[in-house]
This record gives sequence, C-alpha cells and structure tokens, in this order.
Amino acid sequence: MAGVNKVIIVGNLGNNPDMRTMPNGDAVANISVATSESWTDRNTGERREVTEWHRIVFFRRQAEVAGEYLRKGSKVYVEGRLKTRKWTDQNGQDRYTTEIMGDVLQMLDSRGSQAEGYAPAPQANYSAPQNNYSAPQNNYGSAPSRPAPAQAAPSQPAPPPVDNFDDDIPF
Amino acid sequence: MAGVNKVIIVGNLGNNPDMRTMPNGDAVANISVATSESWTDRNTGERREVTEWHRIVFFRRQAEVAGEYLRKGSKVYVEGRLKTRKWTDQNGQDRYTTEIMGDVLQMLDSRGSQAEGYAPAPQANYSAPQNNYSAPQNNYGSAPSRPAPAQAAPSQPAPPPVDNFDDDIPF
Amino acid sequence: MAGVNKVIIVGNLGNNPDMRTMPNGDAVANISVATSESWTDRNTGERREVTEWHRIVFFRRQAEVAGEYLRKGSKVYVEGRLKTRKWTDQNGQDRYTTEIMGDVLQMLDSRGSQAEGYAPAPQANYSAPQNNYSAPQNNYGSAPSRPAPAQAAPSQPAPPPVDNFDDDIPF
Amino acid sequence: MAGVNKVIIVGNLGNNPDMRTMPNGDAVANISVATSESWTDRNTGERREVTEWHRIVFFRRQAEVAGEYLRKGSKVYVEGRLKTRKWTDQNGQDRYTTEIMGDVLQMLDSRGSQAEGYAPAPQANYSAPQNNYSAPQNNYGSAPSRPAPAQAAPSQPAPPPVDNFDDDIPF
DNA sequence: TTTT
DNA sequence: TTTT
Repeated sequence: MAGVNKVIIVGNLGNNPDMRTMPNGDAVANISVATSESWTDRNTGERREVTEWHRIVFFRRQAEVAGEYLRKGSKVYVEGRLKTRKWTDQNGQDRYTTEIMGDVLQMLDSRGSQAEGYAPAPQANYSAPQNNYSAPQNNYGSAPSRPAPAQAAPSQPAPPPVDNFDDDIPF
Repeated sequence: MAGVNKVIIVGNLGNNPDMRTMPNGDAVANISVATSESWTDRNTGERREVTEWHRIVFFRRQAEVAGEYLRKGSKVYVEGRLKTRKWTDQNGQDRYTTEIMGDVLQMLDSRGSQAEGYAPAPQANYSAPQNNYSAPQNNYGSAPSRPAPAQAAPSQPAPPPVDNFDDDIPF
Repeated sequence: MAGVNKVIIVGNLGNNPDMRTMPNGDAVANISVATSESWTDRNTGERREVTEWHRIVFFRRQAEVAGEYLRKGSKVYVEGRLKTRKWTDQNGQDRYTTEIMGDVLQMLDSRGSQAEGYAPAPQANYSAPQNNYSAPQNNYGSAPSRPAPAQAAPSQPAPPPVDNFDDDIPF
Repeated sequence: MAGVNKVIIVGNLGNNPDMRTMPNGDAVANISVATSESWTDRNTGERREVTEWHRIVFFRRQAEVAGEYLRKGSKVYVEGRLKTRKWTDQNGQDRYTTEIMGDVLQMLDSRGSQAEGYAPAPQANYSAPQNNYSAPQNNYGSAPSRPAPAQAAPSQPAPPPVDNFDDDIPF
C-alpha cells in the first residue's frame, strides 16, 4: 500500500522502563520520553518552555535491550510509528491513546556517564503486580560494544571547504 | 534545550480540511491523514492491512494553502511534531488527544491529476457553526469532485478542535 | 517547487570543528561526523563494522555554537539537506563533493561528560593558514540561555498498557 | 554500534531507472532523483531555484519494483542512508561519490496518473548495448560494467555504478 | 536529467 | 516523570 508513518524522538526517560511479557514470552518495554521546546513569549519577552511526553513501546529484542540498559534519565534516539490504541475506561467509555511503536532504539548516553549513573533497577521495578517482566536468564551479554568514538579522521582527501561565497547561495 | 520531536507523514486526506480562524485572524487548518501498513498474517497466511489516522494542524500561511489546495483524497507529505492536548468531555472528564503540529506541507498530487480532479470544496464545508474560516477572497464554489481513496473517516470520536487560543501557546 | 531533501545524522565528531568566516562576517563551521553500521558476515560469521564519515556545514549562529561547544568526539544530532558542490582540483579537473548543509544542531553529550571532556580548542585550531575563523569579538554570548526548569508533570491518566495480545496484531 | 545515518528524499526521477544485476542474480536499480529549493534573492528580489540531484541505489526486491514501476518523471519517497564510494578515474586518481543506499521506496504517483501515464519502457530501454536489465535471471558474468551514462549528460561525471560485489558489503 |  |  502507500503511506509513511514515521516518528523520530530524541529525549530522556522520565522513569525506568516498564517491562512486561507477551503470552508467547516476548518482552515488551514501555518507556516515557520527554522532549522540550523553548521559545520567547512575544508579549512578555519571557523565556518559556514546554515539555512533551511520548509513550513508546518496544518489543522483543529491543524491549530486552531497553530493560537492561535504559533507566530513568537515560537519553535515547527512537525511531518508530504512530499508533492510536482504543481502550475502555472504568466507566465503560471508549478512550484512545496514541503511542509510538518503536522500530529503532539508540542509547545516547556516553559510556562514561552510563558507567557513572548506571545501577541495576531496584528489584521492585521488576516485581510489580500484573504481568511484569521477569526474564528468566536475564544476562543479555555483557555490554553493547562501544566503538572508540571517532578516533580516526576522515580518510577522504579534503576538498576545499565552503568559503567562496557569492551573494546568491541559497542557505 | 534538548530533544527532537519529529513526525513525517505521507498519506491521503480522509476529508476536506476543517478550516478555522484564530482570534487574531490567522487561519487554522485541521486535516486527517491516513497511512496504512500491510503485512502477511503468520497464522492464516492472509494479507492484512491496518489504516492509521493522523490529526494534523496547520497554522497561518500553511493553513491557508491547505484550505485552498487540499481536498479529501489529496496526497500530502507532512513534517511536524507531536503534541498531546488536554480537553474536557461532556461528562466533565479530562481527555487527551495527540495531534501533529504541522511544520512542513508538501502537496504530492501531480499537476495533471490536480487539474483533472480539482474542484473547489462545497460552500457547506466552510459554513460550519463555530468560528469558521472565511478567508477574504475565496469563493470555494460548487461541486464535490474528489474520489475518496480514503474510504472510511477517522473512527476516533472527534475531540474539540483547537480553537480557544490564549496568547502564549508555543506554536 | 516540490521535493524533500532531508538528512538526519547522529554520530561523533572526528575532529574539532573547522571554523571559517564569510566575507560578511558570518561564521561557518565544517564538522566531520562518523556513523557506523555493524552486521554479521554471512560467510565467516564474523562481526563487521563500517564507518561512514559525513561532512556537515553550519552557518551563522549554529556555526558559532558548533565552534564554541563541539570538540573532537562530541556526539551530535544533525538535521540538514544534501548539497553536491563542484570544485576544481590541482590538476584543473572538476570534482564534486557531497555535503550536508546543517539546519538543526543538537548536542547530545551530557553536562557531566562535557565538563569532563571539555577543553577550549587549542589556539592552533583557529590559526590555520587560509581564511580561518578568527571572529573578532569571539565571546558569542556566555552560555546557552538557561530556561526555567520544567514545571509540573502533565499527568495523563494512564490508560491500560499494551498487554492483551491476540495473534494478529501488526507489530 | 552507534549512530544514525538517514536520508529522506521526495522528488522526481530524471531518467528511467538504470537496471543491473549482481553476480548472484539480485537486481540493482540506480535512480537519479531531483529535489528543488526555491527562495527569493535578497538583492534582486527575484525568485530563484536550485535543483539538487540525488543518486539512489536499490537492491533486490525493491530494485525489481523500481525497474518495473518507476519511469522518468515518476515521483517517489525514498528513505535510505548515505554511503561514499571510492572509485578510480581514467587518470588513475582516487575519486569519491556519495550515494544513497535505498531502504524504503514508495511510489507517489496516483493510481490514475500512473494508469494514464504509464507505459512499459520502450524495448530499446532494456536492450541497450552493455549489461542492461533484461529480466530476473540473466547473463550474470557478462562483465562489462562501465555503462556509458545514457543519452543526456548528467552534469556530474558519472562514476562507475556499484557493480563489483564481494560478499561482505554491508547492505 | 525531473518536477512546480 | 526526564533533561538543559
């Protein structure tokens, strides 16, 4: 068919991931990620900021990675798609919630800050009442291989950088 | 500050744009765009498809463009950002609706198909009760003429559209 | 007009920004950002990785920000557009280089890691031979405006999370 | 691993797809897509426009789809990643060309306009002298792979397309 | 080379 | 609920 439904979020987790398990055993991770936007109020001249919270759901392998490596405060890059889900509230009324079904997950915290800030989530985090994640053999490898951040310089012979400007260049 | 909140949608309008006007006279266009995703069911082997509907809001110049050129069935590329808006339903309960605040609008219908299929939206479309769009020089006359590729309309019960503006809203 | 030309890069700088100045005094920053892709070789089963280097150019205010805050190893989110530039090599031959004209720049290093790793670029960095950056009044503001901390949390009443799965859900 | 390397292009093909075949029989499609940007010249007040051309490569199933459905003038949505490829010119000098490795392909021409405008490319199109696309399983090893870039001269000197595949290429 |  |  046709259509593009794509979301890209970069922001920080407001809480530890909420882990669950599908009937077939697949992991599910729900995370809440904040992005903020700031601007200057036209009238008062004050600086203002709004925070937007995004519900993001990951499945299977990515859910496991989320559960193991993400914590409250973690910074992430997420690529996914919008999905509005119908549910029924306690009054029997139809309600709708829009979530992001995560397709790509990248952790953006540097090794260092992760090492510093990292600590396994408290057991409580995984023992919540209903259907919580309790991955049997929960040692998913040691750590994500972290390449030395850009040691080498670009191999491509440098062309002259942009520096001869006429007045009509469109940027 | 920090954060990326970006949405990219390519799809077709399920209805003519819903046009409104802000107190200061700026145009507001609400459009509903469908994207669909198809896959093969693992169990039955059947081909299945789900359609997702996206509420998108444009302001000012882009709203005017939307109102003038987009019609039910139009194909668009939209870039925007997610925003969850709070409102109160008829029972006095808090409700939330996630919308896309449109930043970029590209019409994807070819000149030809536009020329062929195009006709101004019926007047009725712009004469709804509350606070409707009444752009100075537009005579959106006569005949409905856009084949609905997008069969069904959005199933989600329409929350009140954006129309009570204070001066500090960040868009 | 028609078309979308968009690039999104998240990666690390391979060098300190290369700073220059336009005739009108506007700053120009050239940065080189690495992204890497890894996969498992089908034949050998070995883990392999390739690094791709991206040349990115920023102008004006964003160039100043890049020059002030980015260093070799910095992690960034960049949004921009592709532009292929023609130049002449030392043999008089036409050459072409594809660059990303940066539109959005987000620094992804945490405060902490920045504090640790940060040091003003060596003077040498700004005194290269040809047409280098030497911004007369090089104190571009003190610090990025510090917005008021996020107020209260928008407490959207939690709808039931995804946990009743039938076998046909399309994700 | 780390990094995001993403390109999104919406534009029109400047020529019919250039079809090739990998040694293992997989299809390869090279397309050239234009995007344009327009702005008003600050000095003259004139309306100006620049066109940017993007080389995009698709493999396997998507290449077949491209070969079957895309034609000169077709409008497409493409998602992919940047890759700079090294090659050697006739003087033995190293040269570099940046291409987009296509991951997602969406045709944006309406059914109608496709129906109208569509016609199988002239036979000539598929029977060009050297190594042209001529069905799924054709003469694999017909080595000659330096295609005279067809009729009109692309302004950028055509580098050799991707055609010498070892088994480890990461796409 | 395309499109608007 | 996060971050800067």
